[in-house]
Amino acid sequence: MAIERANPARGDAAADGTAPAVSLFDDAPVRRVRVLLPRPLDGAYDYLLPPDMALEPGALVEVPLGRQRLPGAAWTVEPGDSDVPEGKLRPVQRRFDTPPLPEPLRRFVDWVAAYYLAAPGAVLKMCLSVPAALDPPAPRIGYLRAHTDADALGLKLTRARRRVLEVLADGPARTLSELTREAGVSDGVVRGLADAGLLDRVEMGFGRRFEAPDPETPGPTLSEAQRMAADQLCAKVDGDAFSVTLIDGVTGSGKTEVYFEAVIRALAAGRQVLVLLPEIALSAQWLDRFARRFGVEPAVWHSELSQGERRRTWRAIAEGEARVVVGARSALFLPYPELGLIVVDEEHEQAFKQEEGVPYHARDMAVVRARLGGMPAILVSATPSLETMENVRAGRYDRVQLPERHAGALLPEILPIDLRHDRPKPIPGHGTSYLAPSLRAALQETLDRGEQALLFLNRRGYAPLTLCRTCGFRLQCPHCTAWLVEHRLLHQLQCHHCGFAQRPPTKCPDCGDADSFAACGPGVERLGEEVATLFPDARVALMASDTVSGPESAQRFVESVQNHEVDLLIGTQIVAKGNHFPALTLVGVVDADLGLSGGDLRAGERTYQMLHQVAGRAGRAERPGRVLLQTYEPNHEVLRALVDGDRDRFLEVEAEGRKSAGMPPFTRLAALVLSSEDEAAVDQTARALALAAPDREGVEVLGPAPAPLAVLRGRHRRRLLFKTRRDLAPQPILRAWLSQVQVPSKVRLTVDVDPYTFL
DNA sequence: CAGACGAGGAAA
DNA sequence: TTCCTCGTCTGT
Repeated sequence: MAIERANPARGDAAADGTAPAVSLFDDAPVRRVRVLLPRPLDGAYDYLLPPDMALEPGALVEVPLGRQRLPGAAWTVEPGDSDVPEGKLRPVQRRFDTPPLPEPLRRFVDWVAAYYLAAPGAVLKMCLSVPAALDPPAPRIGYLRAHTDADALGLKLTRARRRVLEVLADGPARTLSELTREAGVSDGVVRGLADAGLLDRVEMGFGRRFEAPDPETPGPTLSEAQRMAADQLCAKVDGDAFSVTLIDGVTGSGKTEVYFEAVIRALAAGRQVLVLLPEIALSAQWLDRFARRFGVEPAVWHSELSQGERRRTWRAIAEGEARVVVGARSALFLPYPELGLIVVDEEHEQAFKQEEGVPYHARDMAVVRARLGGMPAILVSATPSLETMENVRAGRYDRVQLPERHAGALLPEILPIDLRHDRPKPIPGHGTSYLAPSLRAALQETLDRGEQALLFLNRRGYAPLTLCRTCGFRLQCPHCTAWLVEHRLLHQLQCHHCGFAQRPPTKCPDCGDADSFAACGPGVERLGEEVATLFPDARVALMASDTVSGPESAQRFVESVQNHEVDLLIGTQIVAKGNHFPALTLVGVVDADLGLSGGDLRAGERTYQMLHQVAGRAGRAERPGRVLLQTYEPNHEVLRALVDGDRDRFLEVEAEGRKSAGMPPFTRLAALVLSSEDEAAVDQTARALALAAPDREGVEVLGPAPAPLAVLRGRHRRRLLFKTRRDLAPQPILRAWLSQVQVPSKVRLTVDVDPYTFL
């Protein structure tokens, strides 16, 4: 068959690029199609379009690559000039029946790739994350009672078989899993019955549909401020053009209700809506709220979906059946055919920054996606990022403000505890304490009144550092530049960067002394120990990412606090996210300075946002809350701003600092990280890069320097920081620079445009 | 000298 | 990314 000849990899005559003797299509000109593949290749690849196949841009097809078959998207149907010799081309295998990728999504893929210096195929991979969804789902098989009975077939029925028949005696067909669950039998029993002819197999359609919310659903009564904000957003939706609006309102001011109105408006106009949330905020509480407002559940998209759920959801979105999608950052790359509104809730959250693969910022890319699709974007936060505030100030984004806490709830009172004067005193028979006397007293009062308290410490485990008292040796990760963190409950030492874990040694690996280890500093577990000594009667719960696994257990945790089965909650930042604890009236922040030190550009901003959010846990019902911040630096801008409740002054000071330091959002950054197991090779490549660094007005290159985590997972890391003026596009400069340096294959170079983490 | 293993490169 | 080839190493 002629098509075989098209495969040069098999070593036929066309392989060397000399003209093939015959054209594959004798009397038709060869039709080429460019197909973008979900692989980090340089660009789209050319394929032959079979004469009987028609493709429009974005059509999803299956093509051969090497010996694999891959899905891909037709990127340009009529390529101008391509220098790939005709003999090299292989034909498109088939076209999927899925709708083509919408044009704005295709432009988005190219845009994201260009902005982050990534291969377009690597970005396409995020769109085609569920290849299985391209084929229609297999119809589900259901089981029905057949019109024969056991006697007629001369069969004897076991108890299990009889139970199955009883379950099916009335009502609809059941799937295998429903039937085995209801009858309490194994699947073998059901299959046996069907094979014996007592059950009929029938096709059951495609499972649960995604119901469209009814735009007429009556909403809650909004306050005047909420009404005005909602009207402004609805006007943007009606305008059907690109815009960005920040909803700026304190915790509890009803921001969600306000953007729900815009969601309704977009739905009524026949558009799809995407709501992006930081993964951790995709909680049962948010979904409940949505369900209460709209009467149906939204389509959800996050990393914990099962393969089947992803497949169903991807397809429902592509076919326009799912009207509202709420998802984590990756939901931005789904193929919405009729997208008309994007909401980014908690826009300041760092969780929107993707660090692996193509490192992108979902909030920024949401704005780009909205622009390419000509639709409004809504950013939502109580503590907007400096970037967003700068865009508001410059007039690029609009802002609506919701100053009041809804329904008269009071803002908590925030007070510093100056640890230099109000020192924690060792507890007799226990040892070191991390709670100042005034915080202890406040806890005691709160517990005495039968109310709940939260102790916040953003440090997992028992102690962040373990050292030998005899020789001073510190236990370090063998693969990273990081201390091992003791997790006493798990009887482990863990590296929080690579996941390395070991049993705590009994002797010092350096000096050999036995039982010489001392735990330094507090983690939540250690705090739990102290609290158990101080308040033996209190019911204490520890909430950290290693004591809660997955959304259900988080939900159980939240419920046990809400049902007042817990008096004192100790938690890391996992407690801060969107949970509502009505009886919680005291929040103690054990180390408000944590995170302020270190050279991170956004340390102050992040600490402010996190502490603000933790503070928002207190006194959300009718009881006023109190927040106590333990600190050695009560005069630090961040803490003063929290105590005074003066967010805007904080933002001003922070912006001023960034401006004078020449840092974003007033300049643009890109971080280049080189890593390799071979330290000499990284150093050499890093030097070569530095030597070729662009030398021009408005551009600055810092480094190379060992990255703050100089060794991670056994790889040595060097970092260069690239900085340009705001009005220069960094990408062409970066591309020109990088093209001059040969990076050996054992050295990996990652480019992070607009980096957030400086590790 | 077969099989294992890692580096480097091509895939249309 | 994946998978193939090729060179080098290892053990028989």
